Amino acid sequence: MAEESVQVCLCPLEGVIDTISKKWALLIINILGNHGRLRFNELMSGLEGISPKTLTDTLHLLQEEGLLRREAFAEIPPRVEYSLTADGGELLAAIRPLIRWAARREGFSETGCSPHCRRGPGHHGRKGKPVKSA
Amino acid sequence: MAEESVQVCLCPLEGVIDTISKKWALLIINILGNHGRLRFNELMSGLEGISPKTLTDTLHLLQEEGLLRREAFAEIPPRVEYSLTADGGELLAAIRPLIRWAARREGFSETGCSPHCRRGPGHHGRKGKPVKSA
DNA sequence: CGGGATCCTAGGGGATACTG
DNA sequence: CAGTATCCCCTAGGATCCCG
Repeated sequence: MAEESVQVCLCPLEGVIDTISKKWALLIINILGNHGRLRFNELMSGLEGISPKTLTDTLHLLQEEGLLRREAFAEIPPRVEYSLTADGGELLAAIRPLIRWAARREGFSETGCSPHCRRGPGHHGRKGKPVKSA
Repeated sequence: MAEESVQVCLCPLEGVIDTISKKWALLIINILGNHGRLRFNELMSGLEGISPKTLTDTLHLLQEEGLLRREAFAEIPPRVEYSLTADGGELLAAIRPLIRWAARREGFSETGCSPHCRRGPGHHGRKGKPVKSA
């Protein structure tokens, strides 16, 4: 097999796996890619279901990875904006094929649910992890 | 923002995230894609570091997802071979951009380490999670 | 050889309360 | 507003043993 291309080793993936494995990471990358710059609470509502701790945590991680940029303004009230770096944008582009593949598999129209479905109440609860409202 | 393409929602990703999040899933998909068909212990050595339970577990998951096929031969000694399904192959193709992106980021040559580096001693231990041999 | 059953652990992630 | 700190729970995943 593998006649369709060279054999690709997963070594490079090692570094990415723990990033994309971070349940919310891709969500953040994506929402940020779609909206440009967002503030903490905008992300909170956009992701709806994430806890502040987890958001902060993931945000820090992505920041360290150089995927997103954090800009704080010393104002009252405080304002902090997050946006993708070039790297983050490339990551977003890189996972698009994956999204399309997933979309085809699950019968999503993919472009038809942009505005409303970025919030996922039962996000990861598909297997047997009720969100709480269940 | 998002001028390069339509806004992509992550709904479809919900289903994929828990697959790609499975630390070893992509490794298995890839190794299987490169080697065609592999037996349990071949996977064990190829992944080197995975526990039989986890391998079995992940194998089952991927099987249920229809990404790989399991063929058991009633012989002595028993032989079981795993190979990608068409879907699995598509997934592999879908994550290639991701791999290339990761490879570029980390300075891998990506095609230069195929034969030897599919085993990762310190696979996920990059951040501070020594494998045990450390 | 393949892999199921069991046990155990680290830590990811949610909730809540509190602070700068 | 934008976090941080704390607590707790739960699941993924490693180790081990054993069976077909």
